[in-house]
Amino acid sequence: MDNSYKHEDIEADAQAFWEQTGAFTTREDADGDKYYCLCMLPYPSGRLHMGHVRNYTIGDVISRYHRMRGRNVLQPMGWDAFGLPAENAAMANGVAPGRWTRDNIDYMRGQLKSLGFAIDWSREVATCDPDYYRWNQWLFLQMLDKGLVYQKTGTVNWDPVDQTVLANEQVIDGRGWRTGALVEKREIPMYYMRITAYADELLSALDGLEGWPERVRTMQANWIGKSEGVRIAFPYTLDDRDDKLWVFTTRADTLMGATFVAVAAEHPLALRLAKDNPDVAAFIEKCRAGGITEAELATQEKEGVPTGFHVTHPITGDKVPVWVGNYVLMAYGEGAVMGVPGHDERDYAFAHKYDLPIRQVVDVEGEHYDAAGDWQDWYGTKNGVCIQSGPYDGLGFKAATDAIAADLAANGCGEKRVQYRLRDWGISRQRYWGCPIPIVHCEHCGEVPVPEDQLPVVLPDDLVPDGSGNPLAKSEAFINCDCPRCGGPARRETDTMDTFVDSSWYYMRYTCPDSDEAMVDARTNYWLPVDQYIGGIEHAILHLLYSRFWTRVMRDLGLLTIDEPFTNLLTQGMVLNQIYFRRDGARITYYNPADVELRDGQPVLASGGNSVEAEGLGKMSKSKNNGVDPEVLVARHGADAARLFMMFAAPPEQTLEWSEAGVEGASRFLKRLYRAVAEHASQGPAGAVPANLDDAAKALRRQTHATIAKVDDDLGRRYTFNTAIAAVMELLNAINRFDAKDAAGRAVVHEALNTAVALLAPIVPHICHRLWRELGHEEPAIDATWPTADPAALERSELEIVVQVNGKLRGRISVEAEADRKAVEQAALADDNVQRFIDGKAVRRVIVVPGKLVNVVV
RNA sequence: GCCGAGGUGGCGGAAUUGGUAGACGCGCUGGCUUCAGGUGCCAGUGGGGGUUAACCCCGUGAAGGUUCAAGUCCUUUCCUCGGCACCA
Repeated sequence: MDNSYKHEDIEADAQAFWEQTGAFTTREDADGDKYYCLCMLPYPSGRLHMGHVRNYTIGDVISRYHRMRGRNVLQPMGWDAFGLPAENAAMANGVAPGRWTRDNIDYMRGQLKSLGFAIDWSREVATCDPDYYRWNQWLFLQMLDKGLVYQKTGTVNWDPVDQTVLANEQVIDGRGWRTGALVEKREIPMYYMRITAYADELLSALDGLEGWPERVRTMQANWIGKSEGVRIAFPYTLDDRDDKLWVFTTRADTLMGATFVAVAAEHPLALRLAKDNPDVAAFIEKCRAGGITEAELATQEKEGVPTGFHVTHPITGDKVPVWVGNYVLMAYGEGAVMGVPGHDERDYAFAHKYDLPIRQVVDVEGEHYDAAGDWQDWYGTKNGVCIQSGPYDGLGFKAATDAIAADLAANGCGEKRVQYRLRDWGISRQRYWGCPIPIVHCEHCGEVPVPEDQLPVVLPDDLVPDGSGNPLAKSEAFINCDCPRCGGPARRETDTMDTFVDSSWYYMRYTCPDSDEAMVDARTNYWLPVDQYIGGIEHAILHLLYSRFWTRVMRDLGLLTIDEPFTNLLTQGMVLNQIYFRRDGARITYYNPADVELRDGQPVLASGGNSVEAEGLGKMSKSKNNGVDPEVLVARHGADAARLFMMFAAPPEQTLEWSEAGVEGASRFLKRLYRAVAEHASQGPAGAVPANLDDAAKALRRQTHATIAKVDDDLGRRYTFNTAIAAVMELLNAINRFDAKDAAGRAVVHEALNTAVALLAPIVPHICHRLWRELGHEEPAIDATWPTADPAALERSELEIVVQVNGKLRGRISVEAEADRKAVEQAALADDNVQRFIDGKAVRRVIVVPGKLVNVVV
């Protein structure tokens, strides 16, 4: 065996072996214990980035671990191939998005193979393939038929110069990214998926997702945002018609303190009142400026305008002024709120600004509203009792809400109502590179669904967008068609679907990528649900919620037997790196950290020596030029070193800080491991471990088996790969320290090395493929059996116990493993250093934690 | 603004159920090997004190609290990061 570690040869050799033996191909096996390990599919941007490498390394480690545990493992891969970047690249380079995307896929597939991921490539799926997206269209039509898809208007960002809808990402500081024009809101018709029909189930089922991180479940629960409240009507008469202005509130108990009503700028009443009131019209116009994101709406200064119009308080009969407020969201509740400045922070700020009356109607333990106007801690609490509320005085939150709801119901002005923050999912995108929405517009028949036998509606993949409008709308060949209903000339819908539609079910298609008869088949029910899903925390809400919704829709259509798509979820942290830049006038140039070195603690360019400024740590990105190219990394250090570093530097859920020195450290460890096995193997075969061992051999054997138990727990249960690797490093350190002076010693070392290689095989599969063979095994490491810890090897006759006095560490004692509480206590009190600290003081209490510590309280 | 997460040595991190703070690695210091080193090996490495030994004091963003015992639990607070529905 060659004594030096050459990653190029070892990795090429292992990858060729896996390829030739078809080692990653998976089949359905009715008897097997199936394990579906899924990583979020990449967008084919051109090259892998470190976030991908981290994601897929985690998935590969888990996959290979479960395979060694004897499970039938599926680990597939595909491409989230529709989306905006392909259109941007097309504009920049004049290449059609289809060509660009497919070239990228080919390149990135090669990169994934070079990292040694055990992916079953025979199941590869690309969402831009008509054989894939036809089923998006098919399910869309099924949902349309069931009323789960419907049309209504939605708000979009509008660039008035390019006459184009902009994505939120394309709006920078309120202006279009290409034109610099101030962005406006615009209402257009869109298709929606009725996710709110499943709101309650999506919420309550979160309790059963025990394999999901608590924080993700909490985020989803808050996103769905179930609140129980009351829908209240404020009657009015306008245009000789009696009508009601409905608001939703979770604090009906404060209704008697309502001193105004505010409606959203898009509210029908606001639009009607604007006709008679130029101020209101001007304010609504002003609200049209700016973007549509919630963050933007929620951070802008609260502003409003009085309409001069009044509605009637449903209990007191008082006149209540109607305002239009920019802080009222049309998309939530009724698009109108009652203003209770005495008990709501936002209402208070609004009332204070516009001199509206403030009434306190709930008293919290005698605290009263502070006239100076500072925010009060008890805002929002439901612990007070009503005051100055007529018949409701003295009632608590629940009693007051019930009484008021009952009175409102009696006069037709209200009812209890469960409200969700979750909104229906608008899927229409005014973009080219996406799945066409299968609808035809006919002058006679209106909106006509494309019949199933005419699917897929194929997207032309050779158009080049120019930045203004959707190129599909200019493609006569695409648009013109016959109406499926009347046969007359008609026009195709040019909107495409949100790419979240594509990614809501791709994991199902991996199970049956060749099925041209149906969207999914029996194989889908074999593999699903996904046992382990791994991806970025940034997908914690939208993608995962849409997938949970989509799964339920398919279940209710009889296509699936499961409720939840992902049993266990692991959300990985981002990969960070230093950011360096130089300022040249107004221009900032970013320099890659690989080109920067520290001289006397100052960052300078390695070539030239010009000093640069450090911005600190940030997510690896093109714009900050702080990425590390996985390809360069693999060429220099090998895939195993890259994988080892990524898994060792931080636990998977945390951010990972890139470190070139850390990769070198990982590489050094692999060399030490390689050398240890090579030296051991060079001395010929080792025998079986004998029954009688000296203390040193027994200790090494104990550590070997303790390491098995530790690594198994870390990989299988805790997903703390960093501590698993640390434990194997400690084992290797112990092996190197151990002096194998006889056959028994060599046998114990052989067992230890075998264990180290087997435990590392999921993490660094290439080097372990080679070393496993060198250790004399016939079967390849990928199919090796996962080691099990021998309880007999773990037994100890003596234990070390820590002794504290008043909680401070004062000594260590060694006791028999079977020693009883009394004996441990006596040994602890007998310790010299312990005696010094209890000398002359009365021992008040002695706490004994068996096998761990003794605390003497004096 | 709202929702979620995180702050531990010079650095990445460990401490799994409230029970030895700093495992493992990086970096640094000293030594050995080498013609040489961006090699390998050995030793040391939280801060302060100490007869440089034993050992003692301090120490997990900040301030309080609970407990025999707190990085871990509670309250308040500061900072950093992720998401906010058309980026994927």
